[in-house]
Amino acid sequence: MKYNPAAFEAKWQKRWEESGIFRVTADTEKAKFYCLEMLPYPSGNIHMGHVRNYSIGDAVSRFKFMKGFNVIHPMGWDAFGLPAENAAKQNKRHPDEWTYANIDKMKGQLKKLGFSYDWSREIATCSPEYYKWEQMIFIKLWEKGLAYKKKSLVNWCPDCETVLANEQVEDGRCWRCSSQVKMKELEQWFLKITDYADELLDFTYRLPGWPEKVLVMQRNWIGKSVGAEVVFRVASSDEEITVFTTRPDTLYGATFMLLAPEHPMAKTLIAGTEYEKGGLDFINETAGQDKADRTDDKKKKGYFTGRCAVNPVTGEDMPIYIANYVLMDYGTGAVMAVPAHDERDFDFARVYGLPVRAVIEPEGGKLDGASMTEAYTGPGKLVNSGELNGMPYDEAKKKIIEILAEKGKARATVNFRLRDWGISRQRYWGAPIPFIYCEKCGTVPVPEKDLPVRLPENVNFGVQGNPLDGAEDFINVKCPKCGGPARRETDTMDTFMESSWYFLRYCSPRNDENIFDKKEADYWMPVDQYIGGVEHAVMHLLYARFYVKVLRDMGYLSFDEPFSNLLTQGMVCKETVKCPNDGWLYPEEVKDGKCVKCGAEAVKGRVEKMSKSKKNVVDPDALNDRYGADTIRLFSLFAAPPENEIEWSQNGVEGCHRFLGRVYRLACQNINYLKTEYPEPAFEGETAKKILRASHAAIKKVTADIERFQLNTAVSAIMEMVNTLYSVGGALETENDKAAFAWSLKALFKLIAPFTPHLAEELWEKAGFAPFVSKAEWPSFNEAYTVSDEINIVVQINGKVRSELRFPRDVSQDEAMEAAFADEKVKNHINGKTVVKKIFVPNKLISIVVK
RNA sequence: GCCCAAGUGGCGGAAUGGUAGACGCAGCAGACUCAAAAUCUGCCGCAGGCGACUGUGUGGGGGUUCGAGUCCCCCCUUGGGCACCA
Repeated sequence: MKYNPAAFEAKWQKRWEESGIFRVTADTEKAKFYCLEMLPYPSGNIHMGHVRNYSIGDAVSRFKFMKGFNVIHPMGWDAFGLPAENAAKQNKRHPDEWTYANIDKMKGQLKKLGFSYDWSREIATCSPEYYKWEQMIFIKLWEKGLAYKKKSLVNWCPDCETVLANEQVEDGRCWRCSSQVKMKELEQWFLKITDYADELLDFTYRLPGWPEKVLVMQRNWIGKSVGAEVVFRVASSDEEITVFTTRPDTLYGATFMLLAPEHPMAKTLIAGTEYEKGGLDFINETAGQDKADRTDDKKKKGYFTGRCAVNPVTGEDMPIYIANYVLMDYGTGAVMAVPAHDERDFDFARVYGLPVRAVIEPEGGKLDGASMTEAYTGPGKLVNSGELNGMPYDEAKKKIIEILAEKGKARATVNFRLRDWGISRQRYWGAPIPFIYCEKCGTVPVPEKDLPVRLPENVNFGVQGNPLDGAEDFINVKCPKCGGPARRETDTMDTFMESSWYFLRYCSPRNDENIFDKKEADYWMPVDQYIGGVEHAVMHLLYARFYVKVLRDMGYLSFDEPFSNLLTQGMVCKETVKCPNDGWLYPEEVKDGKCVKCGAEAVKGRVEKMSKSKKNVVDPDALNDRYGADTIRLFSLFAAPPENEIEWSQNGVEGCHRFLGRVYRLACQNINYLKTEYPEPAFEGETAKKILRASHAAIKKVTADIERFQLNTAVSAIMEMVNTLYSVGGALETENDKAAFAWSLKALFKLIAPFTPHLAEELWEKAGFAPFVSKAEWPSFNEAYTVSDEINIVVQINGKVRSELRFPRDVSQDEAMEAAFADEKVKNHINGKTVVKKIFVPNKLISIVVK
């Protein structure tokens, strides 16, 4: 009777697969539920983060399935990307071969965990049948003007030899390899995500099923600022400079102007003057720096151009400076500086001795530009502002735009921090961008009948940069328009392109007529529950939302947002150990607290996300061999709420294993009760009542807890139920007791099915029930059984618990009060004092206030 | 600097404004055993007391309330995000 999962887990995995119970088809008669976990990159091995992610998804999916939903639960592979190409360069293995071998291996690992995927819907994003549709959509985007090419300064990673999106630059370093990112000018393909900035932002207020922190991150990323563009004339010239400002109300306080070093006017203004040489030096020094260096330097630096702009309301001259902290890619690259009311401008003014004039005064305060020690950025009324004096600042914002707009010198406008999405990658292992360059016809899309543009197989990977650049057979083509000689685009697409729509492809993964079947997508989409790591809060989730909106506007889809509910699961962490000489250590490299290599004292590091480089990983496969799939799954659900970090605990895993052994023994010891036909148990007799109360309460709590993703407390509710069944197990006297026990055991098998499905199936079979428990109906509970006949009422005196009394349920206020005041302990605490107030909470407590 | 979370036993964590610490881990004791492992049962915030019990306790300080881990204000700490964004 020993719990030995190795004896049956594989059996159930095979039976689920052979019976095809998790294969689904659209059925408009049935309510659907789309449960999706973020698709993995086929690195070669699953890690504990995957296990946790998919265990959460599987519990939800199996629960909904038992609840009667038509559940779609697909899995696939985000198969393009850099590691495959690096493997090709290092090990002379083709990326294709490397990738599919990894997929094979990882698929085997996932299957050994018993997840309820519909494998018939599996996709790999690197297959031509998949990326064909991406290419088709890309051409449509180009036709609609949403995909375009431009020469631009791009973030360039010298090690990966590729362009990075802003989102892929972390602290000025490549998100993949951590090399210092440089700026480089290149012709690149972009998607106009900025056209959708407003809508993407608006909908962050219409996604109640998303965690607030993710929505906030997206809002920050989009970064909408409402303000105005104001045109300034350059003194003694016809030139004009337009600035963007969010504070047009402070225009009277604008005492100088700043230009980004890259601003075209910067060079124009100094051309042929004594400021030219110094100015050019300054521009080269600053503009050449990559963003990281420039933003590292907190010191504001500027260079006077020798020229002035004219303040359109005061008519005063404003010296124009080139400033390092002004960025060309935000706003217009030119700033009207209001030192009195902007911290950065204030610092700059103090360094260069420029005038500070306060134009907004807070209520009850007076500001003096000459003596201010910091900028005032709060609300207030206008001063030193001519006709606008005394006006509240928010009103003045509109008024000043109106006044200048009449003269054509200003307009209200909005600016976004969000940039267009650069999708060109100088890489082999990605979806080819389906365009051809012809000298006569220019940029020509590949005709739809010629799609997909397949990656050529025979290329030389032993080169620096993009292997496709050397693939002459691939590059040299005839122009589809004129038939003349032409060259193929060799850039491939950012891999975020594939993950922006894979959830749509799952709806009809083998469709060869179109990107997906609209009917199928209309039935299955949107995703009801999306689960994945919070590290995708901005990039992936924003791109996918954008993509869906674009497809909607092309008529492919009839909804706005892809993911109704989002759960961001926490990381799986473990303690690290470091040696002062040899760096991170594996646990087996430490003996008696010392490093086995050099004998130095090993230092316990912080608890950090499991990673190979920090040598604190735990291999799911090894755990599976030792404890079985159910134990790993249970631990990753029970150790903490899904959003929290899990700190790895070997003892915790063993505790879970022990619990499953307990369930196994409980079932085996009492299996005969299940093989007997009992009538429906009656809620009578002390033992039967105790059993039924425990099981119905557990059903109630587990059901509610899964719905609200409190999987850890759902598991503990099952543990409580098991504890109760153990406590009465030996004392079943009446037939009704036995009936109640049998009923409860059967319910228990169902309750554990979403969490530990193998064990549930095994016990279900042992009891002689028809397969599968996975398909069985989720148990329901009787509310009346979940409450007890007798209750404790707590007596508080002046807010402190002083006594506890036992009553029949629903005891009346009068009766309870009488008993309370007769209670010895209560009497002692009231003793001689006056009762001021009495409060009665039915079935809970009595609160007495005395003086 | 700005924005968002979160601070509860030795640990992971529970608690619709109503008995703080469910469940698990670790620990302690007992049963079974020649013995050990496994298993089962019990105890387990801190301080004082043989004890019934008393005091105290959810980062700190105020407040609302008969009653606050939970609501409000201020502060501290930690984690996450953004950062010369005009």
